[in-house]
Amino acid sequence: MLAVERVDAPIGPKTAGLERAIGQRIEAVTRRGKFLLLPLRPASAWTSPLPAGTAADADAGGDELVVHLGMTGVLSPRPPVAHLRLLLRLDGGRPDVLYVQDARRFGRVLVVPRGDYRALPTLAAMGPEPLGDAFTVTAFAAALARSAQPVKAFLLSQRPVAGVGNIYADEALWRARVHPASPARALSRPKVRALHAAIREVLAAAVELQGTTLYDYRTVNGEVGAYLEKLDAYGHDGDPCPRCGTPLVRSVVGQRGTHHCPRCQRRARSDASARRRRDRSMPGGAR
DNA sequence: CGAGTGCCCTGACAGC
DNA sequence: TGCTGTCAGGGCACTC
Repeated sequence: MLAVERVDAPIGPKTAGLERAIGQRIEAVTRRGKFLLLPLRPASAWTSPLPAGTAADADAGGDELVVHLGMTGVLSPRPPVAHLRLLLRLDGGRPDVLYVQDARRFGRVLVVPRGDYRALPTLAAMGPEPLGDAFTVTAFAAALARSAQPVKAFLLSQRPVAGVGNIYADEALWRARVHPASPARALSRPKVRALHAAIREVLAAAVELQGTTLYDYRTVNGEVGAYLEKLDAYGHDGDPCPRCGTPLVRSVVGQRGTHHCPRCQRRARSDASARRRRDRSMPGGAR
């Protein structure tokens, strides 16, 4: 693989520990949710590996370069016209330079001890990968049952499942006919099942089409993501619901712009209000 | 500990 | 024309 020869980066909390990457070899490129994970290995460890059991073996875990591109981050082998934030020189690699461009500076690039995500609480508490085997209906239902938050806010926390952001949350909730502000634990089993399936469908389709470009997002090859044209709900407030024709509504849930169909996506009642309603509708009272 | 709020940062856009 | 204000959003710090 490649070796990080030099890092030119602004100093700040969003680039903590970066200097530790200098001279280390990038062993692999993996991903958890929206975080890119690049395990590193010191040059000495691959030019002259120490025998197991030596003192240096204690930190055999080594370091890990963690990259989150935020909203507007772009990783590219070509120099950006503006907003260059970081340059990774990859000695002997092809390409030999990676540019990190980030107009709004929401991204972060840092080095942590491998697997030690205490500095990244969201990553530390990250739920299962949405397209992986660990993301089962049962596990999803159990996670949702633990939260009284609006289901959309809970999805955005990354705890019930990894990788669902604002756009795909709206899309999956629309597809599953779940109201974004329904308390997570109030969802019926059929709704949980539908939402589980919708998250998988939406993310699989979005990956297939290389994502959604609203503004700056580009693939590593500089192309826009084509999922934009597939959006049913996100950004379509005022437009007719593709299912029933009712105008879609925009609101704010969990501090984020939210789009839903007021007819297809009925709000699930909390346990307490559902109980009240049941009691009220029961002739002669509950007892 | 879970839930809610404010903040970061800058480009795009509306309004005057 | 050019200024000011508002909005967008992923994750984190802080408060209750």
